[in-house]
Amino acid sequence: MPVEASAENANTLYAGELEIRLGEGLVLATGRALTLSVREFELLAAMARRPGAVVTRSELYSAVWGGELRGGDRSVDVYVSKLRGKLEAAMPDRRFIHTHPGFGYRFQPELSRNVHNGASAA
Amino acid sequence: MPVEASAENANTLYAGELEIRLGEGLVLATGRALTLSVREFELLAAMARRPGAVVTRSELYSAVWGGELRGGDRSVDVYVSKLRGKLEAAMPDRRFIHTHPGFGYRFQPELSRNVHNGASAA
DNA sequence: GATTTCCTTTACGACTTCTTCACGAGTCGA
DNA sequence: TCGACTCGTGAAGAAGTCGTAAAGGAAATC
Repeated sequence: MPVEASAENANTLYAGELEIRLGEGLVLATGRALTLSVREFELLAAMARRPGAVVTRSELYSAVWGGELRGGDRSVDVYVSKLRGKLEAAMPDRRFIHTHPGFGYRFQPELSRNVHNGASAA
Repeated sequence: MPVEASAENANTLYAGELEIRLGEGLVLATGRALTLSVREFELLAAMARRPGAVVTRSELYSAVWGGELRGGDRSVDVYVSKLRGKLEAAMPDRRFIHTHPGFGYRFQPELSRNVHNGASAA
């Protein structure tokens, strides 16, 4: 019987080369640990729970911050930006968070299209 | 049955160049013995039992001190600091204890980032 | 009894994170 | 082209977290 396992430990999400351990607040990218803040981690978890779905800012806000999203609040956008930065630093040739203007964000691991530099003039 | 060898082997943790003999309270760094206090040793053991996992301060506190961590108690942080000092003195180019702000600590042997000159970051 | 080591708590500075604001780029319709 | 709207992101100040030295007392050792 696994002694130290708590109830939450069993919950792990996988998305491409990303491993999200919900109980630990730990994300592994290609096996290497990322350092995410609490907000960043919970936002990633909220999106990764519904891969392929377009999730509204309201849903993300209440999942991570709790309560209702007030008009003009850009917290979700700001943290999506931070999260993208860290994910891209760890895995430059993949994209995870896709914007659907007017609707929300969609989480899905995909290969980046224009990562390679210098494909240049067309 | 030959007690000594098998029993000691089962009670020894290895992490990089670190050897932790649980039954003896002995830690070897690159073969040389470290002098750790009881608290330091048990804290190291508690983290090394779950390599790669983020362990909360609450878990570490109850594993080493016993009972519940009370708000404002910084014992875990203080002993993490002491432990880091001794580990770094023995093995300057390795890091074992990684902080995950808002979540806890993660034990995993890794090369330090800025000890070597011109370290290539893979 | 004196000395040393260890443990706990406190304090403060450094660092990180969170929230909000601001500006610019891109999009869409008239 | 113009105006309204959405989105990306850098920056600033506030708030919170973490690293660590140090003080004082307890326990062990001589």
